Amino acid sequence: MATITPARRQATTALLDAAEELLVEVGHAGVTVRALAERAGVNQGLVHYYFGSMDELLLQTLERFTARLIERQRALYAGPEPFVEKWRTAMRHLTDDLESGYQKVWLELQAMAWNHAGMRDRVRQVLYTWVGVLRPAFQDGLAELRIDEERLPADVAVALVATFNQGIILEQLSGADSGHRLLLDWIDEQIASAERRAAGPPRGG
Amino acid sequence: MATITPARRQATTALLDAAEELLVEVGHAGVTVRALAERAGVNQGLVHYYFGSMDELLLQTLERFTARLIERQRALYAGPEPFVEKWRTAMRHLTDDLESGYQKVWLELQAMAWNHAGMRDRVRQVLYTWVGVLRPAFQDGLAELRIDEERLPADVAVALVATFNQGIILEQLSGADSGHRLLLDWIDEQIASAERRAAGPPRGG
DNA sequence: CATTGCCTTAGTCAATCGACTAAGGCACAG
DNA sequence: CTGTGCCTTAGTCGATTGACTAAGGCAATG
Repeated sequence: MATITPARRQATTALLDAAEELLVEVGHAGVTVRALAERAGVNQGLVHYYFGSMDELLLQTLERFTARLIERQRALYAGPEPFVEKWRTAMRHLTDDLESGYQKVWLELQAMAWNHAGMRDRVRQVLYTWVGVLRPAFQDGLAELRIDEERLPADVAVALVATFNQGIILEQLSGADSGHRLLLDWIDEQIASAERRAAGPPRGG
Repeated sequence: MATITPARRQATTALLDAAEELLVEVGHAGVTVRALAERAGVNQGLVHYYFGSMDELLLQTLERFTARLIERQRALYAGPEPFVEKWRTAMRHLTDDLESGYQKVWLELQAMAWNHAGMRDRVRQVLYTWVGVLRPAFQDGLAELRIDEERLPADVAVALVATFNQGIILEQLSGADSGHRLLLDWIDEQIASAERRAAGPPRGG
């Protein structure tokens, strides 16, 4: 019986989906065996039979979610379109992901990880993978915009973007806004004007 | 009997202290009535007698903590020293606060607030107060550095600083680092060179 | 010294938690 | 049709939770 039965695959998927839904709706403290089972429409014994423990289920929830996160990021920056376009897509995600609950899931998982060594390692690894995707994309992007490595090193740009993005996400979850629209519009204008300069004279003296 | 007995004041303070300690050590899920009472060295019945409920105790923990947070920020930017010095103090806090557990307390309280409407309002208010302190400080700072409002509006600078700071804090709690030192050193150099320019010729053509 | 009334305590309560298990079901091999 | 073994289920277990309360303590008052 090497094959996993369709019923089993469906049940495990339903449980992982339910975990994400509960993270969005009530936070990680509300993810209990019974709530999961009810939401997924399965018996609560399945959680232990399939996953062994709550911990393992949550770890797999983290694995599945972060795999998606990285995949989307990789796909975005692997595209052939100009850098400014990728940037705008990424910034649009900031808004879209709030509505979809994506960010809530991610930060609830992070909050769990603050007090869970195993999850913390995984979260750190995800961030490093994310930065690893960002770095070459920004090296190319800055070159494309003819912004000197000396004026703004790619590593610095990556750190700045990574951190202010996470800050925006954090503020959004508290329903706060220190001026996101203003900031994003300003950056967009900086990139746009750099693009205009880059398209202009091959390089002034 | 208008006065609150010293014993009572001591016990309530001990409970609020214990709440912060537990937030640092085990996260907000570990803040239980019994754990609080044991840590504070008082009877568990006191939590309800003094605070009425866990919720109220945690709200007061949030109140007390954020009052300190804002006060420190206000004191920092109210000082007479040049902007760059205030900036460096603020950035030093980023590292110090990690070790002291300050940041863990603050983010655990925020994480609670994601699923607690009453706390969320308070967290938002704290952020706005924070930004309200930052804005005039940055208006003065940018003027001091002779950075044109047109080149970098103060509101944009504030939003950028507020968000990337929170992003750094978030990464620190996961034990991750997308390049904080690099970023902070780069910004420091930008400010330092702006200061040199500002101290130089009164303004070139 | 006796009384009054708030303060403080130990202990109890129902509810809920993660974990676990006995038992029946069901698809498949022979 | 029968046996075999994994799959799935309902139900139980001790531990822990927030909430609550009866009863004793103790300082202030007259």
